[in-house]
Amino acid sequence: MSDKLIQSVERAADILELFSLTESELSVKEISERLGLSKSTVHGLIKTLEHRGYLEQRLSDQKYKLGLRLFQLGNLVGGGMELRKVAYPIIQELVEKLHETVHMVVSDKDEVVYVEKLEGLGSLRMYSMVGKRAPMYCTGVGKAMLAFFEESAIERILQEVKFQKFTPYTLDTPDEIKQELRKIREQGYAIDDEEIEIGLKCVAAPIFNHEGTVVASISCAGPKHRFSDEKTAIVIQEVRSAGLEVSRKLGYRV
Amino acid sequence: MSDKLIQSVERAADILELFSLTESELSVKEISERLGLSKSTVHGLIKTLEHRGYLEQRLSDQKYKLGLRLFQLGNLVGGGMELRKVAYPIIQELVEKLHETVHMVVSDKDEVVYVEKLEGLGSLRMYSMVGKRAPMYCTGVGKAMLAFFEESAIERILQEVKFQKFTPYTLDTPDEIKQELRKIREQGYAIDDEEIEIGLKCVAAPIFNHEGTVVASISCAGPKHRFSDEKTAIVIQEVRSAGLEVSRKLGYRV
DNA sequence: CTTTTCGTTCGATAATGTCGAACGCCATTC
DNA sequence: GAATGGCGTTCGACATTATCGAACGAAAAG
Repeated sequence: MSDKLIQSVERAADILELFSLTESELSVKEISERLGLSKSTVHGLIKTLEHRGYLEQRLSDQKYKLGLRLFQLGNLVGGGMELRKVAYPIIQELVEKLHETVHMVVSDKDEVVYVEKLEGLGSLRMYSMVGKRAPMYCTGVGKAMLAFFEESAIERILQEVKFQKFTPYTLDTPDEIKQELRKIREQGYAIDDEEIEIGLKCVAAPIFNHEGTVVASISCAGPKHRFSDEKTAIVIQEVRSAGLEVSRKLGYRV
Repeated sequence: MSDKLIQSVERAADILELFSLTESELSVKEISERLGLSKSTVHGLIKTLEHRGYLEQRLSDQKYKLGLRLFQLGNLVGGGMELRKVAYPIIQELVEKLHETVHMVVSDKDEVVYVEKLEGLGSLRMYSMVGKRAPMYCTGVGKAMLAFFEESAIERILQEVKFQKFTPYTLDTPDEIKQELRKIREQGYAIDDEEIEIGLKCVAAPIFNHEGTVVASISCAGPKHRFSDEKTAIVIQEVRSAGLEVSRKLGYRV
């Protein structure tokens, strides 16, 4: 059937997506329990993924982890991104100027995915990591993209997303967020002031392609106590400038 | 059956592995022809992979490319590698000292996979790229690992590998290669002198773990004309030293 | 305007993937 | 040391799925 997906491929994807940074090794039993599948089913799927290099088994305790084939394919994705090639020197400059961590993200459904991260000196440990996802409605980088989506896409995303209050400052109602997005469109940048994480402040700007479509955003983030009003003004200017520079290199014309 | 793999999962993997840096977009028809599968079969597999984020379809011409989910999982693999965390500052030092490109690889069956690459100033464009695979028998990094494998593993790999002469200097018979591996074990480093690519020279050293098992290798590579006898001696010393430093940080004791 | 090509859908059916039972090995407990 | 328990692995029956050829529709090509 045309609307039907292939069950075994979905199950294989389920298995791969069980792994995370905090849970990098899993046994057959654990996978079977988490997915509600019988051990022999899981065993067949795992042996196939292992055979193709997507999983690796440690012989000492027979636990599985993600394999090098994913590393290879993941790097193909990253290495093929024109955006990253174009943006990287601009990101390096920004880090040198501002001495904070710079991120770049792209959107994927109702989330953003970090595609670049360069840490400045004195960086603190942060939630973000290249490859990781984050919500769109309450991160600087996410809001900087969302604000410039088409109205219909914004409506759909705000309907589908499951709002979660990460801190007391997290905006989590569609009306609040829409108001915020209007403001971002007016001023040309977004700010995450302790919405995703207490103590963390982030300034972000959208990146457009040659068609004027927002395809990414760039940000500068750091501990809130380092962001005086004066420094924040400088960061806003530099981040907006960087966003425009990357956009221009992608063919964007104001 | 226990030795049976799951066909649909293998076919999905086949599709993902059709993509490369030079061929980053494919149509349903192309995939169908390359794999010898009917278009409706390919369509079902592709729609499943797309739905899960492993493939993305460009709407303008309906071609497919690898999706962000692979980027995410690939970064999970890379981000979880203790080896990379431990080695990175040492690699940076090496680049600063030698002003050439430094690589690090791990092994995967009868090949090596580049897990780190840091380019020095004045680097030339090279075959290598993080995530990419290379043969073990005729690269510096590959030989630096192979030489320190167990005898049975060396035998097996030299039997299974399909030898290919990349340049007139490529060693491509088991006897020649074994002789070379003996020499590498004696001197503690490997050299690729235009075996994989004309004009390219590379010096590599093994990296051992706490059990004394070779788990990676590190190398310095550059255009052959920059490698005078004097400079080569310096590079050998620095690369061996770096290999040992990474090994020690992994718990290796001579 | 006609023809060709390709992506997509549909449904029959051959083939597969699923899973419960059983086994073997190893660790744990007594 | 023996018994028990847990988990990974194997096997085979069978219910269900994945496969693919035919057909369709849209867009491109001639």
